[in-house]
Amino acid sequence: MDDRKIVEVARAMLEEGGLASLSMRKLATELGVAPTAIYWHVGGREELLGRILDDMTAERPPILPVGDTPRARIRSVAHSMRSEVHLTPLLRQLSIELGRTAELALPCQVVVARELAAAGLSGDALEHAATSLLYTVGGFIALDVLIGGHLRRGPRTHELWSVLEPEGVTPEVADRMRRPSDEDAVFARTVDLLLDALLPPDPPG
Amino acid sequence: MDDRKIVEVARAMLEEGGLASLSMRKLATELGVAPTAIYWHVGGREELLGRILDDMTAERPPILPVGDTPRARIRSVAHSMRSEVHLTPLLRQLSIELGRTAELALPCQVVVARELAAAGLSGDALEHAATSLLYTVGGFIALDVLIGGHLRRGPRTHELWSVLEPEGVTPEVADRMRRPSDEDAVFARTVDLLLDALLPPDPPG
DNA sequence: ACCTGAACACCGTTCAAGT
DNA sequence: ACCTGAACACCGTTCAAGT
Repeated sequence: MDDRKIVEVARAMLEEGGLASLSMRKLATELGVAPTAIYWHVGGREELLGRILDDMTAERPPILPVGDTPRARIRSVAHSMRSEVHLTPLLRQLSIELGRTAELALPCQVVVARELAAAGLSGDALEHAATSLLYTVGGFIALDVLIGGHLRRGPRTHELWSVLEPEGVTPEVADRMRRPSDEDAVFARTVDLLLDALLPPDPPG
Repeated sequence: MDDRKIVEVARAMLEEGGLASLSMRKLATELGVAPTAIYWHVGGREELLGRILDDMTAERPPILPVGDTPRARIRSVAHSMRSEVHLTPLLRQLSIELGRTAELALPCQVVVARELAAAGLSGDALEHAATSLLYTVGGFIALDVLIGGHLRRGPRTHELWSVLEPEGVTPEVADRMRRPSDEDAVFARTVDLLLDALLPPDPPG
């Protein structure tokens, strides 16, 4: 019964049933051991979750910006960050639970800052571009967590448009809003809009 | 001991100490009653929280878009929505916990859709503008919840820039990223960027 | 060094029983 | 109709005691 074993089994339980499915007592039963043994090896629940997050952080793939221009590379980083978080719900859940979201975001920030400099930006322009881009991308990801995550999912706004007849809106507009939106497409469009507005035009060649 | 009294006391406890501070048993003690009495009156914890959220929803101020142009009115709605959620942490916490965030967002969506139509947009252009704007504003709010909310707050990214020396970034850029960013300013700039890109230019007059 | 047992201080919820 | 008491099935954590 070494530390690694405990952390691995705990992680397996999390991957299967989410944060709510892991309790110190259930984990102890799963390991065939008294709950208190876990405390001796890895400490309390907080430490345990922290160790799991450490492991997952170490396994993260490096961010590989692809493309010939800074603009294309920033675009690719934005998309890959979103899809990574999308693919590993446990990673985002743990980093939120433990208040370690900044760690998750940092590698992406470094790349974006570097590429913005490569695009010719500096000073206030660079800072403004970086913050607008990163907050927006982070915001889309945060929205995913809140409405699509392991938290309870209620009705979506487009469904509510069907329930109550909103005032001062023409039927055509209401019909549009009743359609579920393609989040990926909205994300892609929004990022492109920001890049257009924030980056200098690509040099020819 | 009527229903309203129970809901009010429960809400007061929430306002003071957040979601974690309210338990059925503590509430019962506060009311000088057995825990089971609450179940007879309002049902379980879920129903209780739902009633509190109902009350808070009914008390929400109406959204008043201010400004002479659709652009100004949309801008004001975006800002007022963010500041409302900022001012009532309990409202956002409950709506997330109960999966009722769509309810919160809908009134704002209605106004934005109406104003975009007033600005001359329709069809795909209107849908694209509405989704980009609403997701971005919603994203900023979601970020506030995740990093500034009642959840645990860890280090921020700009602090991490000081800890580890990032590779491939010039000292000037790193210095910029080490400065804490003014979230309100970033939000304002980003919304303005999107409005510039999405709305037709204001007609003269 | 490593693990158990007992205990403490909590949860939400159900349900028979009382008035 | 309204409330209590007892009980069930859980939590995380501590700590003395065992080997």
